[in-house]
Order: sequence, then structure tokens, then C-alpha cells
Amino acid sequence: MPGGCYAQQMTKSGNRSTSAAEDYLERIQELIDTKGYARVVDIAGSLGISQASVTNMVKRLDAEGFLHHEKYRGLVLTSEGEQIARAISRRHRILTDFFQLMEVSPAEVERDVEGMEHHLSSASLCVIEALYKELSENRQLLEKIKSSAASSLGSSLGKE
Amino acid sequence: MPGGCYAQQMTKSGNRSTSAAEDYLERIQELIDTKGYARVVDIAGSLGISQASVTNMVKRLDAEGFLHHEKYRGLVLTSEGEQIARAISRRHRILTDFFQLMEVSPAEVERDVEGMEHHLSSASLCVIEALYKELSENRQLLEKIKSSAASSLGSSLGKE
DNA sequence: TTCAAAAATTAGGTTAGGCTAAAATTATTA
DNA sequence: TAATAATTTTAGCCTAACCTAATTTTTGAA
Repeated sequence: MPGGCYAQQMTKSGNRSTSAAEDYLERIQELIDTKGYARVVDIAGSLGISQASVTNMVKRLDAEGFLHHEKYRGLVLTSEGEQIARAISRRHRILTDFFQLMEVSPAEVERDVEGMEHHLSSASLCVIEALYKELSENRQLLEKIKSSAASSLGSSLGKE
Repeated sequence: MPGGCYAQQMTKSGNRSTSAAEDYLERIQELIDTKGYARVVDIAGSLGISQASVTNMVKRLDAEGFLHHEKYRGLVLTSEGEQIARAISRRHRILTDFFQLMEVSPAEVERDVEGMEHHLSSASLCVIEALYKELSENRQLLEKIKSSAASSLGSSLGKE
């Protein structure tokens, strides 16, 4: 079966990417995909943090080999950085698809996925992916699960 | 339906509990449940951090109203602290049950759940719970999902 | 082509959550 | 009960990741 559930998040060289670093790489890749380039000001806007913070992190990501940065000029991801960005973004998509299918509210999906995407093993991700596949092909089952979830959610105060 | 999917993680007073604080509260409750008391040295051992760090966090949790601490003596959770501990511990159980059912390896389940349990909305948790219920009653479906997950995992390098 | 606005960087500061080493307190045992 | 061991706390330090304010560089419009 093609499109397997790969999801490595470590680098060959042993460099550890933190959750924050992974978020930056993911956004940078997104910006490059959509606009062709990623400026500090756009990264900052997209992540909701200051430009100064972005500059600092970019410096660090350069030092760690995830991207190349030329001062006042621009940046490009290395293959290592791009690999991480793609992996995170794939996790993001799988998790988002899954929770959206289950009709969790958009705001909650976003928050939950953002919180989870850096922490799931490949195995668990594959489980989510398999469930998504099954439930999107089996609407009757999907309805059963959704109503079961909704009824137990109903008997509580909710959280957000 | 009893035993609804409540999972609030905020306090009435508006005190925000961070992930770290929630981990402490969860462990403290566990220790109290099993040994009757929670000492600094045991909390430290259980979380794998230094006793000094525990003392500091305990001071903070006291100041924020999650527990009462008497120096050199001991500590007890307030109802607010206990409420958070129970909520987190319930999330922990639901997630662990789910991934165990899916035959994710024990080490991965532990890491994944630890990473997720502080970030999931009630709605998403209810979905997981509903899936657990359905899959544990429908072995045929369970096998289908597991083999689908395993096959897509197989076509990758894995991660851990 | 110059100069103001925009973008990027630097400098210096904060907070959370860790750490070690040393001091203080409590518990245990000879 | 006195000394040693265990536990807890304090003091001081570190890192990641953010911040604001000030400065430098680049860009774009008159």
C-alpha cells in the first residue's frame, strides 16, 4: 500500500528538534509553498510572535542545520529542515482530518492538533490514519461513534 | 448515560495549571492513592526529577491553591488540586486504554499519552472514548483497523 | 536619488522549569 | 540520647522561548 505512515521526527545527525522549532519549520515550509518565500515578518505574523523572536529562532535553526539564512536577505530550508517540516505537516493533516471527520469544532481541532502533533509516535499516528480511512468509508459506523461521543460529552460541563 | 466525558482542566479561580503542574498533581494523587501520602523524595523519583525541583514546584502549587504544604512535614491536595489530578488521570486512562487496545507498544503508549494528555479538548477525548467502546465490542472491526495501521506503519522506517 | 517606511537585527529582560551543592531539619539506630 | 542517615529546603545557576525598545539595513515612492 503506497503512502505509508512514515513520520520520523529526528534528524540523522542526532540534532533534536523541539516542538517550537518544528512549528517554525512547518510554517516556513507553508509560506514557501504558498508565497514562494518566507520572510521574518510573515513567519512572525503567522505564528503570532514577535519578529525579534523569529530572528533568534532562525539563527538557531541555521546553526543546527535546518535552514540556511543570509542576514537581511532570506532563508531556505535544508533537506533536513524540509524533511521535518513535511513530516510535521503530514501529522497535522492526518490529525486534522480525523478530528474534523468526528465533528470536533474547528477551534478545538486546531488547538488539539497543535498540542498533539509533536508528541505522537508513528504507530499511534498510523492508528489514527487507519481509523480515518475506515470511518470515512463507513458512514453508519461514523454516525454511531459521533453520537456516542456527543452523548458522553453532553453529560459534562465541557471545557472550552 | 453515566460516567460522562467530563475533562475540565481549568480552575474556577482562573488559575491556569501548566502541563508540568498537572503532571505533579497527577503523580501526587497517585502516590496518595497507593501509599497514603506523597513525600518530596517519592514525587521526585516518580517523575524522574530532582528533589529540589519538587520542593520548588510544591511551593508554587501551594501558592496557587492546588495543595497545602507544611514545611518539612507533608502535603495534601486541595479540592481544586484533586479535581485537576483526577481529570488528568482520567484522560491518561482513556488514552492509554485506547492505544493499548490498538496494540501500540507499551513504551510508545506511555510517551504518546504523556505528550497528549494535557492538550486534548473534552470533545476530542470523548471521541477517543467512543472509539474505544466501539472497538472493544467489535473485535472484527478492531482487527481490520489494526491490520490497516500495521500495514501502513510497515511501509516506513518507524520512528522510535 | 533621496528619504521615510518597512523589515530585520541586536541588546537586554522575563518566566517556567529544570539542575547541583550546601544547609537545615527530621528520623533512625547503636 | 547522641550520632549518623535520610529528607527537605535554600541558594544560585542554566536553558528555551518568549518579550520590548532601539538600531541597522533594505525597499519603495516622491
